[in-house]
Amino acid sequence: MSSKVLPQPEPGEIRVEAVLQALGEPVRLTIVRALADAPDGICCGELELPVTASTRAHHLKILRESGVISTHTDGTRRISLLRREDLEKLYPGLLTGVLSAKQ
Amino acid sequence: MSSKVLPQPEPGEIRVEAVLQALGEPVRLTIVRALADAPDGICCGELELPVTASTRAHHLKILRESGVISTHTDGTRRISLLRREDLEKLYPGLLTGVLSAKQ
DNA sequence: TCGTTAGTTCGACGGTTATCGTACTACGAA
DNA sequence: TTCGTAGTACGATAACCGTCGAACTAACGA
Repeated sequence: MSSKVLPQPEPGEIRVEAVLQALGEPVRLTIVRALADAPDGICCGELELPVTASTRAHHLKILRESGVISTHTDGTRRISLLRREDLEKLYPGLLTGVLSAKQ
Repeated sequence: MSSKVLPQPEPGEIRVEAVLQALGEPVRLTIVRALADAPDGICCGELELPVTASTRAHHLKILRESGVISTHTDGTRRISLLRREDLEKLYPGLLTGVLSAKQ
């Protein structure tokens, strides 16, 4: 069995501009909202998104490299998680505020 | 004397994607941070920003039209204010979280 | 009225980014 | 080992965005 965590920034490396920019894109915000409802993470391939698989991979990379999500492998699949604690510690209230927006 | 409020979205018209996108740009975040320290608003022409006046006007327009700031005239000057209450009501914690980021 | 000051608007330019299709890699199952 | 599935990487394209200078507007003061 091989489960690897894909490269992601340490909390100290996370920049608020990058987080806001990552969250400010509609497709990515949709992904984040879905992850917020999945405490154990989800396989993002299962999400229904109005884009192709390659575009979805692109958005997931942006989210991961900005520090918003964490992704680890599970066989051929990738499980993604919201980095709630890290973000809450860095920017208390930010994520809650974003998620409280009526869609 | 003529003091007009420049056109801005009603609270119900504010979209969280637009707010996040507005906040995710370094120059605009600098402006927002400055406004956060000025409860009575400031004349943004006085801010030291690494851009020309026309670019500054562009960023202020983005911030205003996304619902982040409110601007009213005062003679030839424009006074801008953070829309703290509106944003706090719509997205509780968001602004606080953003502003708590160490620069 | 004339100039000065604060700010906006417009058009252009260049860099960034969202999107796609295709090719590729990695893992698991038959 | 071979095939199918999940996902990534790459290159191209089109749209978007930040930036600037120049021209314009509006208000105040001399």
